[in-house]
Amino acid sequence: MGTTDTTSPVDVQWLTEAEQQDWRAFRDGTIRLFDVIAHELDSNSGLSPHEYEVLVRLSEAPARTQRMSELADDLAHSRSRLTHTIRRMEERGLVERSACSADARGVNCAMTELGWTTLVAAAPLHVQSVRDHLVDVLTPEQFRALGDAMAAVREHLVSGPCHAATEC
Amino acid sequence: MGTTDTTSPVDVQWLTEAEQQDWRAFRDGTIRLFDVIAHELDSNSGLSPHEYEVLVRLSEAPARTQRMSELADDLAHSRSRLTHTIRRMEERGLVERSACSADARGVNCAMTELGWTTLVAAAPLHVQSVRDHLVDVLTPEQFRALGDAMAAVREHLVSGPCHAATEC
DNA sequence: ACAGTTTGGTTGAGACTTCAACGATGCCTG
DNA sequence: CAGGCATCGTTGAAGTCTCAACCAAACTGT
Repeated sequence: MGTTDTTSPVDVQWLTEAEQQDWRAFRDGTIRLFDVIAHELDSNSGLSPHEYEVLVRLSEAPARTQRMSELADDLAHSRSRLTHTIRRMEERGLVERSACSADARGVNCAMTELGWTTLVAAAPLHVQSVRDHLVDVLTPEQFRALGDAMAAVREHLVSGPCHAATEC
Repeated sequence: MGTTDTTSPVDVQWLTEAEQQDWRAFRDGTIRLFDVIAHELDSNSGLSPHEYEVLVRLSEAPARTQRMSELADDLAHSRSRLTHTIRRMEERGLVERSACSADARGVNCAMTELGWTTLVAAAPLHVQSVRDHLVDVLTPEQFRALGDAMAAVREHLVSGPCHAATEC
């Protein structure tokens, strides 16, 4: 290689010791938290967090029905992933797919009665789980700050840097 | 079924509207954040976040070597998962396994030179990624609060509620 | 010493995710 | 209305994680 290597000795703004600790605490704590909550949700209801979220979104939608693509965008899932997830949930009778009258390409996904009762049964235990391991561990101010911070991060990701397939 | 259904109408402490917003912001924001960072890390270095973490831990260990079980505990991975991950990394020449002299059951995992250079190459870009999407999006106070909060959550999970396979 | 238990690590099967390729419909412009 | 392009959703293969079963070595108490 030449004399002035322009690609390598990147002039990075490293993290300070304190920042590093905060970042690691955030990463580790979050991962472990999601792990526990996922595990409890699964053993209480047989649902994965993703499936639970699908049911929640559907429960809030008019006629408990939503287009696949909307669902995918809301959940920040790839379409492929959603298709697989919904197929499995359909096999278990939690949701049903049907053609979309407005757009022949589209597919509507509706919650079944079983899906509803499953969600209703799962929700209280899940909420308790979130309380036990997160909300009640923190002071109200801490929890509030957590929500605010991550809302800002989410906002920055969604709108900010030409996310994924958008031209700047 | 009988008259007084004892199993169902659980007396749950539901989340308030505000709590729910904070929880959702935290969940969604975190998931999207990890997604982006993972994607950038992978496209910059071909490493997954898990693999990157393995290399970081090894780089900090004496002789850049650590026992499999320690590694698994540190990373909050199942032993099985770690075995799979390390096997793949070994095939790529990033780490090496060897018998543990002190404990014939044990296996030592050491970072290779390639592992080291891979980590060194990946680190600056990864740090920048974390800055871009998290640290620099927040005020120093917000970031600090985030770290503190999740440190408390982690502490509560690790030490608190007879985690997993420990009797209370 | 020795059965019983615990710990360290691996394995294989099954479930889930990712990624690239695809078919089909809708939109847009000449 | 035809051709080109974007969007909707599905599919299959390959990679990764989970879970239960397993072997081997190390403690434990007798």
